[in-house]
Amino acid sequence: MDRVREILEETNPEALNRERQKKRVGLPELDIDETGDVILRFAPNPNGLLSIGHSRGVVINSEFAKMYSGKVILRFDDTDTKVKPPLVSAYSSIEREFEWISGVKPDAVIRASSRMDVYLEHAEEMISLGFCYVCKCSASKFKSLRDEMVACPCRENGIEENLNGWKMMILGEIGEGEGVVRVKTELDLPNPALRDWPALRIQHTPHPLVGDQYKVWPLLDFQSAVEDHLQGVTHIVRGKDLMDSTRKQTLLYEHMGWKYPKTLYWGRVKLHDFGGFSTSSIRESIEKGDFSGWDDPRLPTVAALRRRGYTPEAIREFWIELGLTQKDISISMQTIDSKNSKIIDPDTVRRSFVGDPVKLSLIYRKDLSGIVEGVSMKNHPDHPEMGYREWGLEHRVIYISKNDYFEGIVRLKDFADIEIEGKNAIFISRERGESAHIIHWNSSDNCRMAEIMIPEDGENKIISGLIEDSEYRVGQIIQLERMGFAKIESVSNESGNISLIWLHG
RNA sequence: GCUCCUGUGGUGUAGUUCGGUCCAUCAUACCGGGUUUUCAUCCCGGCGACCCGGGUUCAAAUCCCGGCAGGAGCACCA
Repeated sequence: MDRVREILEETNPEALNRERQKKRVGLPELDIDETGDVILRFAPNPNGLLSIGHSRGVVINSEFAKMYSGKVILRFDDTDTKVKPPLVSAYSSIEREFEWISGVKPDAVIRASSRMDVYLEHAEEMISLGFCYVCKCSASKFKSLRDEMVACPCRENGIEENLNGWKMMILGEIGEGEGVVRVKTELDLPNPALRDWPALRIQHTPHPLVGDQYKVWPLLDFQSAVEDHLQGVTHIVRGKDLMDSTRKQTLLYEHMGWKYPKTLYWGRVKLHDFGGFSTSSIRESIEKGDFSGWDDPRLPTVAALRRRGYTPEAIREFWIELGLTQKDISISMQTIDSKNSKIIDPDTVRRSFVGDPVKLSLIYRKDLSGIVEGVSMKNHPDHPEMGYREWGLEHRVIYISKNDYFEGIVRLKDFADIEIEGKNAIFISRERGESAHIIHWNSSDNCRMAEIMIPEDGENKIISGLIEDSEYRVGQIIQLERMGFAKIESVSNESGNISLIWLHG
């Protein structure tokens, strides 16, 4: 080691002063040009609400915008009316979800379907300039020609002829699948996917927002390319499955003399806790009735996380920590849960929920005088300033969970040691004995019916029981002692009964 | 098959640009201990990794070559 030090002193003295490696925190630096502008976009397809995977895009893009005081655009890429038809309710839902996750409003919201005239004009211009041509070959015929690096017959048509074909497409005189606009590229490109790639195709299926006024719709690679340029997007952050998209678009930008944004990629993400899923498959399952809706707690959607009580901060921290690697990763919800616990624990009150209750009579031995009228306990063990809750014990009836029931001595938390014999709980002492196991409980004086929904093994299990009385409000997150965190979903006006939904341990 | 991307502990991640106190960072998980009248939170300790093989060099996680493994794209989807 000293020998190394000597060598370093001679040859590379700076290395000695180098800081010991540290974990970089936060997102990496962006490559910024002279203007210093940072304009990003998050571009989901509104064929469904956002999944957990999408939330990565929201977080990364909005955080970069925050870091550089830049802008982030929310763009709905809704130009497929057929394979992935837009879900009308998704537009506003996604906008709200974006705000909820990022904590900021998008600087602009754009719907591709409302920008059709712009795309169509650009397409016509590009045909006029000879960069694009109308191809009437079938998809399979084109594919085989492409694989052989052979130009299709349509490629040789003159601009006038292309313009004619284009007009026919626009007018709806050409059927679906019978014509497409292609961008000219070198035909000997090593990557066959890029050769004369398709930019616009015919769709006669009406769009739920703009109806059937357009017969020709741009494909993602074209629509996104034009829109990114028009909006002055400086950085694109996308999944690496879209690498070929970058390459196609770059080819188009070269034709137009535009400058392509800097592009960053992330790899595929799999959640350990959920099987494979896609927006389309989730939508299908919901429509089939397999799930109650986008916020069904079994679903890996943003709506479900929000419903269950996850904080957007936890989601943001999580994705920021993962950063932007191109590795395909498999992650566990435990990591998010852990972050969420740390965030919510300090100001979450403790409450007692007894599931599958067993009713016990509290018996005092005749020779013991110390009858207890009530107990008092903290709302939060570490924060007495959060107040106390007071329980009465006049009726001398208590409940414990069936899981905790056994004949013998146990400690009722914050109250007393008791001995259970049959249906009786015989008071021993308020002092805590040596080995008495602590369990939670409720007093019949102040508890009410409650049920909690827990997603488990693909179904939403309902556990009925009793929760201590308190001022509960819908949306409140509480910690059920010895169970975990849960959110209040509803409080019945008549009975006061509570419905909870499970968050995490 | 073609094109491309990626390989650091169980899971993620820092470090790789420009080789050097790197016997490798941090988080999470796990194990052990402490605090606590919750199985929560908190605190302490531990565990555990540079895909493989060559090469260059005084020195390689880092540079070069060759393997291998995993993933993605090859849609008139996004």
